[in-house]
Amino acid sequence: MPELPEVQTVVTTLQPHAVGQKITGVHSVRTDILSPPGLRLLTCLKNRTITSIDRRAKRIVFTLDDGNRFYIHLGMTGRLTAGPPDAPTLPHTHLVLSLGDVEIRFRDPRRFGGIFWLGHNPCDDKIGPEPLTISANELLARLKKTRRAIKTALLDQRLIAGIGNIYADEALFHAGIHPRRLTHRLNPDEVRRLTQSIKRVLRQAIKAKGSTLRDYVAADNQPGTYRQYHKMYDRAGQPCRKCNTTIKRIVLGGRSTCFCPNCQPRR
DNA sequence: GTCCATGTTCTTTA
DNA sequence: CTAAAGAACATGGA
Repeated sequence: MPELPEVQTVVTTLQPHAVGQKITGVHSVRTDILSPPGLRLLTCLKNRTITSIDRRAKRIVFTLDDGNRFYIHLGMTGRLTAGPPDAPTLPHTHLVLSLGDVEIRFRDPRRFGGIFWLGHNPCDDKIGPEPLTISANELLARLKKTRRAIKTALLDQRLIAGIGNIYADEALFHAGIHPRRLTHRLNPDEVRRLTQSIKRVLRQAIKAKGSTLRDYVAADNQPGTYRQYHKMYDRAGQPCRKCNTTIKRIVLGGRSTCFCPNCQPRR
């Protein structure tokens, strides 16, 4: 469920409930979603105060008053919500943090997500730059280092971090670039256009509080409304909103990819 | 029963 | 050796 706009929305809706609050209880931890395995979460978190909550790529990073940090990744179906302690505990709830009058709960049926302890280590190892602040020149330099379909490259978190299957398709459509175009063959002008499209699409999605397909909700349990504005994602067989051409679906890097053959020509 | 799903990582192949 | 394609992970909905 979570790409950059969804994760950003979770962070901003969680902050007012959690920042400055002391963790008074740690409950119902399912240990197979902890990294490193065997992490003693109770020892690490009990009686610590949450100093800040930030987003890095698709990661929700918690900083504690002792300087330690950890992050939660929502995987495909993860939800991180804040609510009253007397709310019923739903299935697949793996972690509950008590913060006095609210509880933060992490649910994730498929368990592709998890809780990752950082300690004092940086969160940045091996993941690429933020798409909202990357320069066209940096993206161009990074794309030149590889030869593969641009869609696949946008999903590679080491190349650029935070974009997923929805916003890759939306950004490529906005930039008028065919998803199968090879990275090293894109000219500087096209990469400039793509950089702008990525930022525009992500900013608009953040404004709409993300895209809810099935699972995603913000920390306040509200769904995002950006789905109604999707121009390509999950619209195979439907008419392009710009030119009425039937939207095509292909598989790239094992992921469904929708594009407009007219607006996004092969060359 | 089948296929598909907002993600990442490990394995296999070229 | 590297890069890219493919499989695997676990659950639920259509």
